[in-house]
Amino acid sequence: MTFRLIVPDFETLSPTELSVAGAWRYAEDPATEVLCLAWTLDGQLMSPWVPNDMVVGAALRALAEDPETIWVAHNAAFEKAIWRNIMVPRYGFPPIPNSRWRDTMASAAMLGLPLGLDQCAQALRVPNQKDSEGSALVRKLNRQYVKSPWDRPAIPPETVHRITEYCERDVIAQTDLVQAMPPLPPGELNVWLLDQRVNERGVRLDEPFIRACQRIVDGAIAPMAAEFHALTGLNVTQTQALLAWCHEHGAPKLPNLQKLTLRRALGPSAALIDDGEEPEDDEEDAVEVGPLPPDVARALTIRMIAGSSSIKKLPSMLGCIGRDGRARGAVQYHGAATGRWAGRLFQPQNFPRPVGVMEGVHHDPETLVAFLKTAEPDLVQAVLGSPIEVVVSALRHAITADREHVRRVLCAADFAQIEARTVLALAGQHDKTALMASGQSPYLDMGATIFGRPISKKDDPSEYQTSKNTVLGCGFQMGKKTYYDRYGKANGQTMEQCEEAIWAYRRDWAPQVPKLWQGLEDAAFDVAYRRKVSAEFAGCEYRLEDKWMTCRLPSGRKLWYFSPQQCRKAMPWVKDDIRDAWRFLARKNGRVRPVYAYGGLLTENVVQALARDLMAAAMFRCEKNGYPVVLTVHDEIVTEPEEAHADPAELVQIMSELPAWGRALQIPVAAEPWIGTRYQK
DNA sequence: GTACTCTGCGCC
DNA sequence: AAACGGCGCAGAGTAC
Repeated sequence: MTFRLIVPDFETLSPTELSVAGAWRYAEDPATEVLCLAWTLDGQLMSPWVPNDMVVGAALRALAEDPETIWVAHNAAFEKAIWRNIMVPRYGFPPIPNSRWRDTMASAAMLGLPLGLDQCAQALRVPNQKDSEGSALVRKLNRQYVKSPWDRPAIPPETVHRITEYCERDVIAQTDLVQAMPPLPPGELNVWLLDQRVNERGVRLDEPFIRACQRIVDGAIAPMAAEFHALTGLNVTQTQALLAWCHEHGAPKLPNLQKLTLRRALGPSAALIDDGEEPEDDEEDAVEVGPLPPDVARALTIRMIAGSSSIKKLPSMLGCIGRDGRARGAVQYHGAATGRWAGRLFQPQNFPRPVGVMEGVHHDPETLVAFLKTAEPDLVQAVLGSPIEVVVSALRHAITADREHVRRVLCAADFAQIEARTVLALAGQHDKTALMASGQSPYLDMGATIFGRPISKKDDPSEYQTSKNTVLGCGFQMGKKTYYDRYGKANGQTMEQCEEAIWAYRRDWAPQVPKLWQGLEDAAFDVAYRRKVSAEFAGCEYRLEDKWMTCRLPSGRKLWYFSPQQCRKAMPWVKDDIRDAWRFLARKNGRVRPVYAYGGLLTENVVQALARDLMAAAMFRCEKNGYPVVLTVHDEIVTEPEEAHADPAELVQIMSELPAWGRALQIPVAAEPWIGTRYQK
């Protein structure tokens, strides 16, 4: 059986902004047009298709119908959306099932490479002359279209010709990429297909509610922004300028304008968000600030509220809602190097938790939403408090279940302390995993170790908090300085006490865990530095493969470290301790940057990756058992089952079932569910 | 204008 | 003797 490989690449024109709308809504827009489709077949550049070209169209139709032709694109979701929404209904092409699509962006994601076509090609040294003139031409046409969508002038034939050339160059680069990267192995291909199903299903957003929130925010922000401008002459977002202004107006020098710095500077009178953590000061110790001049205090208070960046989710959500009320393409397969999904469009993975004025106020989401849909800012202020903070706290309720077509609900569950449990299991710290499996609190146990006496959650709240921080934070080689900065300072602990907590974890509570750090560090070093063929520890096997070092996990999946290199590195704890080490190139904000490997980092990678594999396995089971997945948030799965047979206990059952490798590792999983008509925390 | 970096902030 | 991990996005500021 011989499979054929077609690589298609569209050039399109639309008044819709792709980065805002996402591929689906972009393709749904009746004003979006296909200018041309360039393609290669088994590596050969073919004649491009332009709309209504019957000859090339017939060839494409045959390939679309052929069950043995595989379609490959870079970010296939785009090509798929154009095909489904334009090529099929407008030009009569047959649909192409998901099973016949592949995605080089998915391969790039798995391999730790940049996701952008050009940066990815560059990292792999695939020759790819960028046609910046061609892309500028397409951008220009689109700008003109945005300006006058009702009266788009005809495109001159020579321009179409030039764009087709550009499109051909792109498709050749994409074809080269197909050959430069290994394809997804079968297990990951299935995860990607699952990802495509989830992204095409989309998540329902409550547009009237989002618009109501936007009205409240606009109403509340306008007077604040005006007052702020009258006071300072600035916009609330001008960070450096505001810092300077504060100093000029008699305030002590503030290190930054982070929320917690402001909270501390403003003192307890500022009735604002308090999450119990102290700000980090890069300057030695915190500047003790006395009472601020009233103008400065007022300006900073406004900045704190009006600067809530999460309200930007409102326009982001509105921008990508499709015709049926659902947003598609909100998660990216393998967006993180460890395989976790990353958020896209309105970034559904970082909705604020209810805080501040709403903290401890347990509203039924539907009641709160119904109220906000009709209320003016003044009424919100009178009933619940600061309108902005109320909206921020209710933002996640914009995600809803479909009640119109089939009555559905949202049913979700998250894995309890999944990473803390996985690191203990992988390290073979079986007394502690047994403790967790039996339902006892590891924090009380850790507390007894640190403090040398039994503690209780109720009577020793600060000791309890310390042990919780230790259990959750110390699995990946966190040091005393970081521990102090992050937890100790806020709890009034001295550096010595922090050091004791850390050593209580490493020496007494989970002594197997430092052995895991060391074991993974040594194994990876043997391969990446000493060029040993392979080395294994705790079921994780490192190996050199082409331009990568891979780590085969107990789940069978591999992590890919791109371009591992020998180097020398100063240890962080003392200046003149310089050792042989290795580094690799990692994707950071779409670029590649060197990252220096050490045991704690490798441990974290492996553990986060295994937690993701537990998630993916659970997602497959959800899909199979009538709980369609609409969102994944690292340790949480949100599903949208039919109300008639949605049962949170059943979802817990589904999530708690382990794949064979998870049972072998004895990972003690537990899941905590909720059910309702709206996303909640 | 466009691309890039930095700061700040939300989440797990 | 022992290491702050993983993301996306908005806006400001800077360089070309």
